[in-house]
Amino acid sequence: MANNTNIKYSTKEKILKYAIKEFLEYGFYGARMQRIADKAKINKAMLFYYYKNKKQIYKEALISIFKTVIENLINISNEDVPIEDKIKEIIDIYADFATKNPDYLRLVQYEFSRGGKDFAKYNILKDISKSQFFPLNPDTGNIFKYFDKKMKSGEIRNINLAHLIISIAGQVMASFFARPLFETIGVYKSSDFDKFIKERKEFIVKLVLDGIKKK
Amino acid sequence: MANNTNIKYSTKEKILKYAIKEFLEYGFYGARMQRIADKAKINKAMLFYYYKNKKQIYKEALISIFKTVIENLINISNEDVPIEDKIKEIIDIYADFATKNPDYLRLVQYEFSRGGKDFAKYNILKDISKSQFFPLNPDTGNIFKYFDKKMKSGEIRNINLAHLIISIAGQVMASFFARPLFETIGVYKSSDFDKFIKERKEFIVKLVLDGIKKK
DNA sequence: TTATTAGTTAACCAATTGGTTAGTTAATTG
DNA sequence: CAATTAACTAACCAATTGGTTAACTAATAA
Repeated sequence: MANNTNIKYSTKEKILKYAIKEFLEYGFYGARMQRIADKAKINKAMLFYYYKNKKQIYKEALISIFKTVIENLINISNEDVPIEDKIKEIIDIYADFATKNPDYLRLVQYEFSRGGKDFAKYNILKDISKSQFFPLNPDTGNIFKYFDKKMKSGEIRNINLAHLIISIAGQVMASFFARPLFETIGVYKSSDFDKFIKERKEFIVKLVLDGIKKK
Repeated sequence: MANNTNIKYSTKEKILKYAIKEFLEYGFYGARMQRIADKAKINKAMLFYYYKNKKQIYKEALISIFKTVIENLINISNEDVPIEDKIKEIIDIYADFATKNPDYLRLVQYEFSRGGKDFAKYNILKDISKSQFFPLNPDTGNIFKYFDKKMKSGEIRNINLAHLIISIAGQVMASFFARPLFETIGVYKSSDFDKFIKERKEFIVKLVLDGIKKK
């Protein structure tokens, strides 16, 4: 039985789902097994029935989240649209994912704030970073190919594409990562975060476009 | 006596110093009072002699760190230098501080990953964000004044300055915040982080300059 | 039907935790 | 000097923690 019936598989899934919420709220050390069980409305012993220990649950949560994040940020199309549209597409994908999955982003941030110890240890990106779609892959990444063409045709000046991608992502993600700061000092009126993000997207598009186009 | 002799004051200072290291390594919940005492080579009971409890030590650590961070990132001069130099100055200040204080940045990142609960609660920026030097202060911030002048003189196009500052800071800080990612996927050759930062600084200067200058 | 296996549970436990206490030593003060 | 206060310590403790165990139930298979 074990792995295939609905009920039983869903218990294992539930554990991961609520464990993620717990790790997010309290971090690895602050997370409590009992609370995960309570949230999932199951007996605590089930955690140890399906997983070896706390560390392993965290590991699987990390892997699951990073895969989701990467898979979502990777979907840059291969279409040969005007640069304006391409830049917009990239920024939209990043901002939309961050908007819809604030929790996932926060766990990434948490893991990075720990120096990414487990992130490195578990070889989470081993396969995916070699994928031909991985945006930072200089040989095959779709973004690389696209901008390479635009540089050769002279539409944009010669730039380091890894830096361009980091710059775009950095500008977008900063809006989410430093949100507590912005709210505290009142960069935008409270509850106007969405409007703030919309403005930011437009600002970044224009800054980057003007920054890379040939004069 | 208490507060004024060297030896005794330095015990209290030692606690904060090593508590910061501990919080950084393990987060709030993972931090152990015994380990802080061991690191500081003092008796554990001294922690409770000088501070009410663990939470208060974290609070004071946070306040101390945020003050240092802000005070360092605030020092943008009032000088009327060419835009090239001004952009460079801002980027240098951010990158240099991040390079020299990786630990501080990581605790900021950690606190933000928790949603900045304590950051908001302790009113850490209450005073400082109203300072006339605070870069995001639109009325008096030095950066605002400088760029405002450049916009009026027509050297740069009309832009939202808060967004500009966030964009610059975001691009610089991304290099440090996402370091575990960059190292895992090999964006730069290992042990070449400094070179990578130097490249990034140059890239950002050029992108931003071309992005805001009038054609 | 019966045996086997998977799923689930309550009760339990050793180890660790943040925090306290009662007392000692060292410094300051009058 | 004696008296007071501050700095410091070892031993302790209640509460909590991650993890185990032995027993129970429900499903599947022969």
